[in-house]
Amino acid sequence: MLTERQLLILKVTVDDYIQSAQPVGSNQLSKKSEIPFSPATIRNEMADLEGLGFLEKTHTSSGRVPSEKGYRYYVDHMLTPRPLPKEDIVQLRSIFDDKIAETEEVIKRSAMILSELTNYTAILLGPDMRKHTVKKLSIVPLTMDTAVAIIVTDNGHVENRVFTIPQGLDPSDIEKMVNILNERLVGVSLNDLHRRLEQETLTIFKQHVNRYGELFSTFRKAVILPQEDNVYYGGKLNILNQPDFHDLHKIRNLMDVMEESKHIPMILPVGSQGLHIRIGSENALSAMEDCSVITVSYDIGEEQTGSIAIVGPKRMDYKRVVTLLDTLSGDLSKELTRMIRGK
Amino acid sequence: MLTERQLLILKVTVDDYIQSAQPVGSNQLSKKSEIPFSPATIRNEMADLEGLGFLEKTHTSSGRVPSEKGYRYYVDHMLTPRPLPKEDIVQLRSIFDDKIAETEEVIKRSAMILSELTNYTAILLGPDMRKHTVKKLSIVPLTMDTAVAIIVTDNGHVENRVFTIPQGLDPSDIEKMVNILNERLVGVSLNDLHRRLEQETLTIFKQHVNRYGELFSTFRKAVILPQEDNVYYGGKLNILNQPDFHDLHKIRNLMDVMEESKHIPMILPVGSQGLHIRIGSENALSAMEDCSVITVSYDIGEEQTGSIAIVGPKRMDYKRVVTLLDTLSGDLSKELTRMIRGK
DNA sequence: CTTAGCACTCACACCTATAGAGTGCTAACA
DNA sequence: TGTTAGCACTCTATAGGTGTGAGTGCTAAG
Repeated sequence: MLTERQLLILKVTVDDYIQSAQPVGSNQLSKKSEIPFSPATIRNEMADLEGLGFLEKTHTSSGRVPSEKGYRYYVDHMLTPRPLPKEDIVQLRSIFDDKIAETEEVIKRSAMILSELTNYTAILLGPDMRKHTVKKLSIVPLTMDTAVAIIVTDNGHVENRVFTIPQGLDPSDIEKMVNILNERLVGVSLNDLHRRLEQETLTIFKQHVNRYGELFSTFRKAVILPQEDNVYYGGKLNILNQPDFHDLHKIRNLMDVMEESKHIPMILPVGSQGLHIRIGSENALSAMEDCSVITVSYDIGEEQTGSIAIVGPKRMDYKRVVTLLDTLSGDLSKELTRMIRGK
Repeated sequence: MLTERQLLILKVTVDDYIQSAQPVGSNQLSKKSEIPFSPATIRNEMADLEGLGFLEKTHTSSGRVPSEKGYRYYVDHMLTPRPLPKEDIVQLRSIFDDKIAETEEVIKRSAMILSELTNYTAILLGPDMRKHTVKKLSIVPLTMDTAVAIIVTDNGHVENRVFTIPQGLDPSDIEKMVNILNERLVGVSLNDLHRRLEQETLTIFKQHVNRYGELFSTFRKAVILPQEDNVYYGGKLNILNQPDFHDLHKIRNLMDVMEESKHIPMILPVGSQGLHIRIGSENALSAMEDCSVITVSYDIGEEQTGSIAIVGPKRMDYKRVVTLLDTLSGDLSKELTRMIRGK
């Protein structure tokens, strides 16, 4: 178990390193007002902390740098959350200033503001589209052989897809089709849409619509949702500001990984609730082994959830980011819930 | 005027430097089969070319590097376009492989493929949305006080915006409004939509719709198009692969500039026809002074145009990129025109 | 006009020396 | 016994010095 003094020295070392990005020496620490010990004492303690694996040296005679274990201990035991400074609160609240009526828009803004406030990269995941239900379906003919299928969901999101219609189809058939679709499919979640489409409407089409086969099959293709990526980024380039990242190759890998949608589930664990911190090699992706990721979830109504991630160097300002995410998560949950409830 | 031999040496120097990114020395050149002169002769010629401003040295005893004037001369007089290699043509054509029915989708793919083929960054600008005409307007109520306004354009693009509806409005009023809007505004270009909305529908609303004022004004706000950015990128991170760029700060500036939509008109001159090459300081933006940009326009039907830009180092493979852009511009024009004509 | 030869220049890589920051250890002190 | 001053030591970072090699310009011979 760590002594009171070791705790203090560990904390101050981590704080100092987070702030300066420079290895922390015993002299430097002894000058701080909260540390009333001589450099020699500090050296002894730091040597112990190093022995315990909380600190490391970059070379034999350098100052100390927190190890991953050190950061882990720090975030587990030393994050006494302060209230957010006023100016931060003002900025966060500005997300909801203009009365934006779209979830998507609010999330986009959150990503931007969050990245500005932290100087790290923000990744926001919107609520799972597939849980939304169909509010209205329509088909608008464009040319002789193309039309656009439109699906409006209960949250105001509009999906649309152009598809080809079979040659020489009677326009009234399309109208019939739209009517049937709306009768049967309004209220169905996007997730079930595909299945229900076949179960509930195919037989009725057979009775009412000429040449239903071709029309039905091209329309069906159109409503296969292309796993619409509701991922929003803020401050993608902020990595380039961090002194911790200098290796162009690593930066490129990291940026690649973050943009690649298939990696998103590894960064933002969709199911998990609450706030999580992953430090360095705790991340699943090797490209992120020099990063820390803080994630938090938010709720919209009772059913839907989204999540937020901040990606920064291991030397991240954990305290600040945790407080910001806590606050934003709460705000987003409240405001977005209010929005879907219709005030 | 340059002699035959100077031309040859300039061309080979530029070609070599484009390929190797290393200053080109006289010995190196003399080894090439197309250069039958001794290093000494080449040195004399290179000294002359330097005097004329086509080549420069990085330091007194280094090999030569093309100056901007050198590149300019090269692209103006030495670009003898070869036909594209087969594998490139195959890749380019693959853009149109799956029968995609949406302009937007085709442009997105073009950006991706183009950046893969060149290893540079591709920026594609779609046709000006504002020229498109309204095919159908609709309003779908979501909650008690919100609804989503949907505008389908003739090219199958769907604009949508959530807006608030005044408390306690009769649903039939909304229906009336939609009918009036469609009667009056179908066929109007998005550009004129706002003006025509007031001119043609306001008076009719007054006669038919209760509390037209509030409804009208919130709806009007919703259809102010947020200058929807139809800019698509491919290979944003390719800059990081270029050995020419090592200064993190410059890279950051460059990437910033390219993403910022307000700078897009400076990179992609919207009006201009045909192919243009801007080398280094010929670019309007100082962040791009180390880049070359090649732009080309394409046409969709008789009215609409879009443009393509490739951003790379000054040491860009001009020949290849020009040929690629020429081909793609033609292909895009043809295919997209075919698409809007409806086969 | 071309080119071989040669002196010269400069970047780069490789040492060496030095300063400075930091350490661990020991012995004295409270 | 815990704390600290003192000191030798280690290692980085920086600056200066040297050698090598690629490249040059110039000159004179072919």
